[in-house]
Amino acid sequence: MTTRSREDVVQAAGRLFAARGFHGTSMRDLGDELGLLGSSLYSHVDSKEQLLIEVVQRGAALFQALADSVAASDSPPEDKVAALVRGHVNVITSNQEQSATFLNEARFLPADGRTAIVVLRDRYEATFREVIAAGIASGAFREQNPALASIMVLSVLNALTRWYRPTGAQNATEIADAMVAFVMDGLR
Amino acid sequence: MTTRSREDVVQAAGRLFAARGFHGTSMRDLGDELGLLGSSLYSHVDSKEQLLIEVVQRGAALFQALADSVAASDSPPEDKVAALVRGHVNVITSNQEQSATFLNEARFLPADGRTAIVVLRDRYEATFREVIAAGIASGAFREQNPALASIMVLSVLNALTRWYRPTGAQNATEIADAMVAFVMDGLR
DNA sequence: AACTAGCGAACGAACGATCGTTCGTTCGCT
DNA sequence: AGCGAACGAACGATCGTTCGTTCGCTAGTT
Repeated sequence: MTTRSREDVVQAAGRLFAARGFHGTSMRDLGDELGLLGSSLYSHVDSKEQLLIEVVQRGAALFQALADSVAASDSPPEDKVAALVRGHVNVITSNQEQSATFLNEARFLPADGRTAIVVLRDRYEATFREVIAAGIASGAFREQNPALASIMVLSVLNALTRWYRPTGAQNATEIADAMVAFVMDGLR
Repeated sequence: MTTRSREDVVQAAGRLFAARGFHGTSMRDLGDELGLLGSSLYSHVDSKEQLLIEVVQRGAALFQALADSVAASDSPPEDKVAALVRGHVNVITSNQEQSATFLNEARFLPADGRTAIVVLRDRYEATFREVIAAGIASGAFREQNPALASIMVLSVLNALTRWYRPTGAQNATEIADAMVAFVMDGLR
């Protein structure tokens, strides 16, 4: 039994918070997951809330990096939407627990940490909204409410955290292809 | 201060479980919500888990009633999909807390109650899948995987529990219209 | 009209269990 | 010898729940 790093603790927290929820996971549960006592975790972290903050922030950063990279490109809007969809599917399927915790448990953050995360989430959604609005302006997409459209697109993508299993019938690429087709046609 | 009925307790439970999560809500929280002590709730219910079971089952029943009514009609598949979408939006916007608890907290049910709910959920999803498959067979929708398509449609619909606010910019009918358009075009 | 018996609702103290966390001690490596 | 990691007992708080008691209304009797 080798010794545990802070990184191990954060990853296990992501796993358990995603599977059982923040309030459904005790520090002793988390210790069990690592073969430690709950109290031993405090050699690595300051508090349970800090663990949630760290997992959620890492999740947010993954999506933010995607949005920044796509926004910086000079592709036409419909290609940007496709890139956002494929990138989003990739982030979730490659970091399922972190993504799930970010999307489902962020509401349990303490008030100060939560507002910072809400800003990031809003900024990410704004990227979708602006790219879709550009697509409407260019005529690639039909006339519609960009706010509503971006929410619907993100709904399809975020639900992946709820049903994706690496061993499932479709692999990540097939899922991404289907979602690109569905979303692009949905926006027309 | 009038006396409280069992119904009041179940409704308050739906409200708090949706807002704070099952594990984030204590019986004393629930008592506060009703102006009672936590212990007083046991005049009306047997346990906290029973409350979750009841709220979740009510939510499931709402969706099941919709699926049964649509499946029994003899409209063409594309009309059935539109009816399912409109009905689903109506169920959620008219019963937001119950729907949210059903969709987000069912995983915390005790093992026996959970399997019963999973059956209902699978049956509901099967309705979507079959209607979509019929639409593909009739040529109304393009060739595609009906299982994946139904998950994507339900993703758009279920996310409503996360962002719908009765005081929001769009009312329920406008949201339903936008979702019907998005989904029908997404399926082609 | 006054009184009272009955009963569900609510109280409030208390239960054992578990929560997040602290802290002095011990382990195991370098 | 030094030091981070882990232990394990213990803390006060809170958890779900129990239980004997009290409240407040209603129905029935006088």
